[in-house]
Amino acid sequence: MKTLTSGEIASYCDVNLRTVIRWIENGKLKGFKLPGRGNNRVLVEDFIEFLERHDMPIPDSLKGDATPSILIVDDEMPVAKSIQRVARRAGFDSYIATGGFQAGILLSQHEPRVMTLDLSMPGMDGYSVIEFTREQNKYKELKIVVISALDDISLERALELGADASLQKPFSNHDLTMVLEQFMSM
Amino acid sequence: MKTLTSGEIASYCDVNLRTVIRWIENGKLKGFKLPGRGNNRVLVEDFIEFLERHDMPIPDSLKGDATPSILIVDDEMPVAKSIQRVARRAGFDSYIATGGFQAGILLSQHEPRVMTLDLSMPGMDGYSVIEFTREQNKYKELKIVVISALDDISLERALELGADASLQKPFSNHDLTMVLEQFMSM
DNA sequence: GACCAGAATGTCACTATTGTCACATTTAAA
DNA sequence: TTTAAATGTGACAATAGTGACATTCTGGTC
Repeated sequence: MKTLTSGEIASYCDVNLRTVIRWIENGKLKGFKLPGRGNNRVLVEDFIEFLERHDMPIPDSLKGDATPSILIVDDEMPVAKSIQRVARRAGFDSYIATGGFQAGILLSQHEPRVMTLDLSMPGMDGYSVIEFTREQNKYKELKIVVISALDDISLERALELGADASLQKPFSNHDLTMVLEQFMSM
Repeated sequence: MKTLTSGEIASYCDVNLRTVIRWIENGKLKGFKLPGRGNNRVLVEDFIEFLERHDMPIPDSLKGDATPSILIVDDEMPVAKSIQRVARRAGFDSYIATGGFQAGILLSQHEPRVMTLDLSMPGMDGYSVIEFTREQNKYKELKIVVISALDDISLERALELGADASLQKPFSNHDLTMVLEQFMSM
């Protein structure tokens, strides 16, 4: 639960501290006071909502996680590692899940910006993962990149269910890098 | 009777540890000192009362404790529903996951106190779920109740891996209720 | 364009609160 | 038991809140 002080907001908005305090007092900006003398604190999410409401620019440092990450879902560790290498070379943090349960936990914990998903994992239906994820409002921003050795028709179906991109195995590092960079910069 | 350390409160309020100690010393926040050197402890309920008194936001993780829940992992919906009925009759909230991915997400989102886990789910290795969960510090408080039609040896193995109780199918509602009540009251 | 009222924002000095740092000590984990 | 992580403390630095008042902005009018 990250919060900002009135001073931090003042410098973000390039405005006087006095003014920020007035915004909070007027109810224009939602905040709360510490018990001491009533120093103000504002939840980051409330501040972002405030910025959006007034069409003010949102500083990069506030946008989502400081370091958007990638979740790699693949039961074959060597493959996963190779994807991770490509991701790292492109400058992105990543996590590996070798099973559905792990994937769910890591997704929920890290809220990555992109998830690469192997469709043909034994004992795990990639399609239902896509479906379930797409049903959840919380992950509507998540980009799903399907990776599979299956035929075009299977990949098509994945896209229909809500995947954002597909790569057929074997894929070139270049293609993967392109896709990751595209989604990670959105 | 759950308590919080000054450090935990500091991070909840996004405030310096020093400040929290001052609040306690000033009597603004009710707390007590351990015999050692006087490390501070605050009852969760006192902390919540403090937050409310100052119109400060209450972290989700504290609200959660108010209504501990149960996560039911079973691919057969009828079975899951029947477990849910037993849970509800005992007065507990519960969530159902019919796959590993779903289970991971629900576990992470709701942080239930108890998870019932069907060992013999097609395409999902219950053992690895237990192992993975036990490796994570975050879920060390989670009680895992293994439910399975498998033989005693399999259940034994689950217990060795870190499950807290096991029930052999078919189980009696009474036994399940006993187990749930025991763990939910801890 | 000049003028004006009213509102919003900035400035300043002063005080209270909060943060920082180094170090001793306790707790919790391995 | 040994080790690493948290916590408490005191002194001091940095930051935030307040009130009164100056300054700038805004929109409307002539």
